[in-house]
Amino acid sequence: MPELGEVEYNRRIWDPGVGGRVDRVDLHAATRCFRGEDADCFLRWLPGSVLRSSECRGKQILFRFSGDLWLGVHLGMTGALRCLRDGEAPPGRHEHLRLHQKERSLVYSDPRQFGRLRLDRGKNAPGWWKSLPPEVLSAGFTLARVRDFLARHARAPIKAVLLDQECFPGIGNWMADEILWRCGFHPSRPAGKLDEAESRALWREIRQVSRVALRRIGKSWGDLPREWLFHSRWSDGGSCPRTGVALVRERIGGRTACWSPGRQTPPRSPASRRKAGSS
DNA sequence: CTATTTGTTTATCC
DNA sequence: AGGATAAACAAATA
Repeated sequence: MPELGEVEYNRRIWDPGVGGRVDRVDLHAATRCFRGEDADCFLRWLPGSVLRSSECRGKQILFRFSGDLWLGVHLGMTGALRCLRDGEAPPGRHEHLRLHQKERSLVYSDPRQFGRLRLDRGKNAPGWWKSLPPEVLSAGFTLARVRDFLARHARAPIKAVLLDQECFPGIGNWMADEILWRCGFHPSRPAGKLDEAESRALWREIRQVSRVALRRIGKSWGDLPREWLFHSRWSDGGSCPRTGVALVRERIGGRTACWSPGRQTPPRSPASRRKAGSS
């Protein structure tokens, strides 16, 4: 279930292993999570190295190990990190990587295997990491950047554009719905149709939702503010937290979008534009 | 057996 | 050429 906040939550799960040496490595080299990688490198390089630190960027996690090793983790749809004490835990059903330390094991598991593990060796962080776009809460995430991106994808539904990690790293399906709901924008509105004020509102809400998600996500998604759309969007019969109107779900841009009719009015009704004020 | 899933990459069609 | 869209990936769950 990994979007911005939960990726960060998963990253911290391995914190008890920082400073610890890797004694042994178990992995299932054939799984899809190692696609494009030489899994043998994990077995040859990691034993003997010490976990030094870790960092998140959007949905990417990078673990730094001694010996100039960099372990990249993307959780995909169902990836999860675990820290097992005592080494007594049995191998999980969908466990793909286990780093044994003296007092614990650091585990990556992923039933659907959409996630990805990669290992690089070098003095500096790997190229794929350094070329990631600016995070939405960084100074580099400017309104101009958002406006340009919307213009470049002017005909695509705003919901689909918001899911593009090239501009909005960390934003996933529920965050995109949350952001659009707060803005009052229908998910199928063409991205190029947002005016200046609306673009700014989008930029602001992207940052606000991201900020709160990062701060509030503790043990589970349940820690998000009670008034957020999140808590109503998956259950059938959910209603808008602000208007009480029944929520609608529809496939937009290949993903299920959830919105509040009335509050988020659909595009393509030119007649309604004469009275349209911004939210 | 069918349809669903908090993600990304690839192929295909404009 | 570049953007938009659908399918594919793998497995659980309803």
